[in-house]
Amino acid sequence: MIETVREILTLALGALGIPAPERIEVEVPKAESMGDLATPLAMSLAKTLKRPPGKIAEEIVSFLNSKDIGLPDILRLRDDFEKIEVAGPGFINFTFKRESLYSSFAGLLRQGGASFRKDIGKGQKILVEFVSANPTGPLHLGHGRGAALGAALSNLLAASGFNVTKEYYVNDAGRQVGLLGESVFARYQELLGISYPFPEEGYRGEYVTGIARKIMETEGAKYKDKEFSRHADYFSKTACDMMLAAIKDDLESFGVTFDVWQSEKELYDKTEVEAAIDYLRGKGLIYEKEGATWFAATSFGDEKDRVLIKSGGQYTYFASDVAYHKKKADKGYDELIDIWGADHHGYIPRVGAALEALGYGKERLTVLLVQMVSLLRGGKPVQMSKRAGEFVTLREVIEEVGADMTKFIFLTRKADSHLDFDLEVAKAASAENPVYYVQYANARIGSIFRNAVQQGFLHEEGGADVRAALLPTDSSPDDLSPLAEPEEIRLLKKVLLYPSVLEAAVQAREPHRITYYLQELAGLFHPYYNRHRILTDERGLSFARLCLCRGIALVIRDGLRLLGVAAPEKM
RNA sequence: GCGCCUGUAGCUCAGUAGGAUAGAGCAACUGCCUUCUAAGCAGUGGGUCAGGGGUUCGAAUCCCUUCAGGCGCGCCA
Repeated sequence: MIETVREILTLALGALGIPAPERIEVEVPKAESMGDLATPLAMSLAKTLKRPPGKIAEEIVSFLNSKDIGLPDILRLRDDFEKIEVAGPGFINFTFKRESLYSSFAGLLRQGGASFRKDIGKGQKILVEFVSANPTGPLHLGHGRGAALGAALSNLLAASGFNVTKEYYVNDAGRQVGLLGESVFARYQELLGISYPFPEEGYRGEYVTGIARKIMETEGAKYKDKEFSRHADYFSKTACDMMLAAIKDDLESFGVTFDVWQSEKELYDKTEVEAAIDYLRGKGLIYEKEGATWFAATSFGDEKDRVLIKSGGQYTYFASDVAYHKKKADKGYDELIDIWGADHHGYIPRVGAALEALGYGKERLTVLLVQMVSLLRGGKPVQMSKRAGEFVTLREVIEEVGADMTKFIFLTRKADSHLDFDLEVAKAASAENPVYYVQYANARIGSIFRNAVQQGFLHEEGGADVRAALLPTDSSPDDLSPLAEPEEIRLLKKVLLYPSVLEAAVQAREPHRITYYLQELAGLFHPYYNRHRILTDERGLSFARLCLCRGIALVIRDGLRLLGVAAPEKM
């Protein structure tokens, strides 16, 4: 729909000799009296043309409305519209003919989900890295937010013609993992009745004792009263492996999967970190100062130079991150999307600088920041302190309020705003929650179709997807002409707008737009359902309404799938 | 002190690349299940878009500034 308007405007501007802007803005007007779609084009042109917007709009509109343009392309497109008129300060409002809506909708039914897809990515390779929580403890709610966003965004990108890889960066090297190992070691000794000083900054969560217990079960008292330093590798690696397995398990329960698990340790083992530093050294961007090795990040817009190798000889976290981003870029991805907690935002300039220095350009990096999640219970903040080991895990939340609902709540906010997640509210409101509102629309349609078969409106032809199996694939515009109620026209238009919503969501990298759209669509369907019967005595009407319902369900199921939320047929 | 994010209805949040009369859900109140699923529907009330300046035909949206909250500013990860 939006494309048609853009196209005809572009052609008109061309014919009138008016220079077209790069992007013609088309929007859904606030009130239905203003038509189906509108463009403020004339008003934005007023500046450059130095003419009143009303005049410009008038010129475009009268051109489009003249019968003898003699331009077949315009006439063909013009035929879709009931009217095109100037309104307000210079808006051009477009109203579609019913027939045109019917025929577009029939096309959507015929092509099914394929018609939602626009090839925006054109095969571009995108790597989406998200979650990437340290394997030193279970995932908490903040990680869940990143997981929901990353998964939904990846689905959305993949559905829009991008070649997407989902990756989790595992920080399995360095001090934190050592600390985890020693914490486990300490608990292990305790379990065997030996007192061992718990590391100052160790991990105090109960899961640490759990890991120690498992080691005790498999290895017995083998390490009893031994020196940690001699068994550090074993404890660290084992603990890290077990944590990672638990994290994968949590993510699976959350319905989030990854294509690649990139180990940080491997970057060291394969000397990729050294290689990255050498590469920069070769470009003269590395220098030694006060015993440390520095990267000249200021040359690329960072506010200070950054240490890669400490004076003590250890690599910094940043060093492996440079190598990691080099590796990602080397693989030929056109875009690297990193989803980080907002507390890492200060890190963006230095990673950008690194990519720039590596010859890839910082534009290749897109960092999406996910703001903090404040966990509440009945309006009171739940303390989350890793140090004290008190925090509510993602798993606990999933078990308490459900994965679908948790995801939907995350995806109903834009990433870059703080989020209060109240467990009591999420649970208490569970019967009237937005996610159910959307799912329920689909389930109701499922029920209608089951009834339609039972009552002989349609013949069942088998298959799990009742709707796909029942309706003829050659639905023609004529089948839809009985749809004349205002609610029905509204629904037709809303469904037809879905591809544009996806496009906008992809371009803005904002899956939450889908969430809102689905709520709006369901918000049109429920009242319609309540007011009008789908299965009536009139066969033609019933069939048309079934077609409408099928289109709605197709869109809802597609949208929910992209969000990673289930779309049950029955509720 | 510097930087980033946020501030919209009682609460939680949308507001689509500056556009027409600022929206939704929850909460509150009033009705609706012998008809395809009441996880639903119909109706009512609710706003200094944090404050102040500016840019222009037009600002919740862009710029400046003040205030409030959050997060960063390491040879931590």
